[in-house]
Amino acid sequence: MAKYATRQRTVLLEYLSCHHDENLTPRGIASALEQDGISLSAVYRNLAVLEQEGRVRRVVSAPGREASYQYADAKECRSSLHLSCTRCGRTFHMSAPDAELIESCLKLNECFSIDRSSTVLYGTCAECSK
Amino acid sequence: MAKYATRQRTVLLEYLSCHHDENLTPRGIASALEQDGISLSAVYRNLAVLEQEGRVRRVVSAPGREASYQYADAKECRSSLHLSCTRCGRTFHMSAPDAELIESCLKLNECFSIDRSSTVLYGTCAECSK
DNA sequence: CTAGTTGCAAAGAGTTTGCATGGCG
DNA sequence: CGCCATGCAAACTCTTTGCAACTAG
Repeated sequence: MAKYATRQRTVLLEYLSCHHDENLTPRGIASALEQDGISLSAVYRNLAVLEQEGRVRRVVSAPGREASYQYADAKECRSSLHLSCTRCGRTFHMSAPDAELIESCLKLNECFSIDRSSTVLYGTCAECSK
Repeated sequence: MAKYATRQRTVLLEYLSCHHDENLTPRGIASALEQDGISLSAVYRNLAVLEQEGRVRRVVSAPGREASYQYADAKECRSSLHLSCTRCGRTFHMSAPDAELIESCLKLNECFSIDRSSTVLYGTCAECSK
C-alpha cells in the first residue's frame, strides 16, 4: 500500500521503532515530530496504511477518546497473544507455549477459536505489580 | 448513582435485558426505542450510569466509530473471562475453571496479573465456525 | 417541594477528506 | 514527468454538556 518513502514516512517509522510496543496517540506522535514538519493528517494517513500492513496495531480504550497505536514486530506478533499492562501501557508477548495452551483450552472446552491478532489481555505486568 | 426510576430508564433496562450480551449501539438503541420517546442523550446518560454500576459493559472497536454496549449479568461476569465472537457479535462467558487455568498460567509463567473485567478475547464462536 | 432526569440544540473531540501543491522514483 | 503523498482547513461522526422544563419520590 505504501509506494514512496517520503521524508515524513521515514521519520515516523524511525520514531515508532524507537518506541516499540508503547502506546502512542496520533496527536502525541505529531507533536513529538513537530520539529520535523509532519502534519497530523500525515500521521493519521500513515498509521492507517501501517495498520493495514499489520506493522502497527491499534488499541482503542474509550469512545470519543484518542486511539493508541503500537509499533508491532510482525513475526513475533503472529505467534503469540498480547498482554497489555494497564498501568504502564506497555505491551508484552506471551510465550508461544502459553499462547498455545490457552488457544487449545478454549478450542476444546468452549469450542471458541481465538483470533490472535485482535485479542489483547489486560492486566498488570511483573514490574508494575511490585 | 441512579436515583429515580424514570419511564425512560425502565424501558431502556427492559430493552437491554431482552438483548442480553448482544452488541448494541447507542444510536441503535435510541431508534429502537424511538416510539417510546427516549432521546439519544438519555440513552447515553443512562448507559454511562449503568456502566459505572457494572451492569453494562462497553466494547470499543475503532476510534470515531460507535461504541457497543452489552447488558451484563454482574455476578456471572466477575467470575469469568469474556469471549466475544467477531462474526455474530455475541459475548460468552468462559467457564470458571478455564478462566482460572488461564489466570494462573499467566501468573506463573509471565508474572502477569490479568484483569478479568476489562479483558475480552476475540474469535469465532462454536456456532459461527460451523 | 426538591432534586434527579429529560430533550433539544450547541459545543467538543477525534478522525477523515477535498483540493492544490510538493516530492519520490 | 507521473503519480503518490502532504498540508491545510473544512467536513463528519460520535459523544458530551448547558439549560430550561418536567417528574418521581
